[in-house]
Amino acid sequence: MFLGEFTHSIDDKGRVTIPSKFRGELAAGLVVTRGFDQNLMVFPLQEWQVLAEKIANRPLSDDSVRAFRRRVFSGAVDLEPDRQGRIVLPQYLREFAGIEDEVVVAGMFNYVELWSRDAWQNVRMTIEENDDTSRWDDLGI
Amino acid sequence: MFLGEFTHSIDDKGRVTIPSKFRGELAAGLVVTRGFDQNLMVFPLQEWQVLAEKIANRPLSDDSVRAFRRRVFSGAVDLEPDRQGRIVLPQYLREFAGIEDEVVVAGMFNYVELWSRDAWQNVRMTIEENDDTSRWDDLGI
DNA sequence: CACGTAGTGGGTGAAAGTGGGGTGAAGTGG
DNA sequence: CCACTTCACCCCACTTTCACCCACTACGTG
Repeated sequence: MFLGEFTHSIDDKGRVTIPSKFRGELAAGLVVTRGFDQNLMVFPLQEWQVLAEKIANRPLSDDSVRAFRRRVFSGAVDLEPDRQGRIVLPQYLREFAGIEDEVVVAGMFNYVELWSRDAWQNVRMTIEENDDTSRWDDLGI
Repeated sequence: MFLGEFTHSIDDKGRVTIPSKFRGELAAGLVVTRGFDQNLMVFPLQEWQVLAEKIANRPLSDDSVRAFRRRVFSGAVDLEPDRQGRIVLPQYLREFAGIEDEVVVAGMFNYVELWSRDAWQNVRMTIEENDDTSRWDDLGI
């Protein structure tokens, strides 16, 4: 269960430290890929497997399916944290998310998002300003 | 599981180095053929077998099926990597994909795509700009 | 105040990518 | 059928990058 927000630095080699709270669930292996907006998504290997099979089973004849596959699969890397609990983000993923020297690691329950510090600021502002109460209604709270 | 994107050079002899992460799954043999867009598809021998049978089972009476068969089968070559983990791309396949001196190798989970550097740039731009969010809906996220 | 843990930074050896040269087999033409 | 050319494969050597290991700092806790 991934919860909380952490700001970590990224060094010259592209290494990011995984928050220690998340390490246990990611120790067995993880996959990073392009997310919805300008962010990266991190999945534990098991979660990823399920997701990937679903995508792989879609018909290649469809243009938009091919585009989607390319977005997700070519952008993905499977990694294992080193002894210090760090992973190396490939440069093309850093570029995609606009990550330069500081990364925000945000828990999303069953996966994790990575943001550049600036992009995260914006997202956070919108979150805090617009509290969409109807979303709570859906849950019966 | 083929994931990630790699840019490799192609030498005068038409040799392309397979990314080391992919070698294990391709060591037993592989098939290269024309892809859907301006790219080449690389399948591990096993995957190819399944795919080929499916195509072969389509009715020959259909014009478009015949055209498709010619495109896929006549364009296909089965190769084995050399000891350095390289394969030689026939010239007609290089021409088809517009590959000259740099190749992008992109993992697509159960197969691999080869692109010329320029063509890949374009594809990448489009997929990064237009995120078809409905595709995610299909997956139950 | 001492200790442990989390986060950060640097160095070094192995492996991956690249290029060239030599040898054997296959194809071509006389 | 033989000689020649060409191409493919294999081996060797070089460069560079990356993954691993070690060391340091900061912070929180007992």
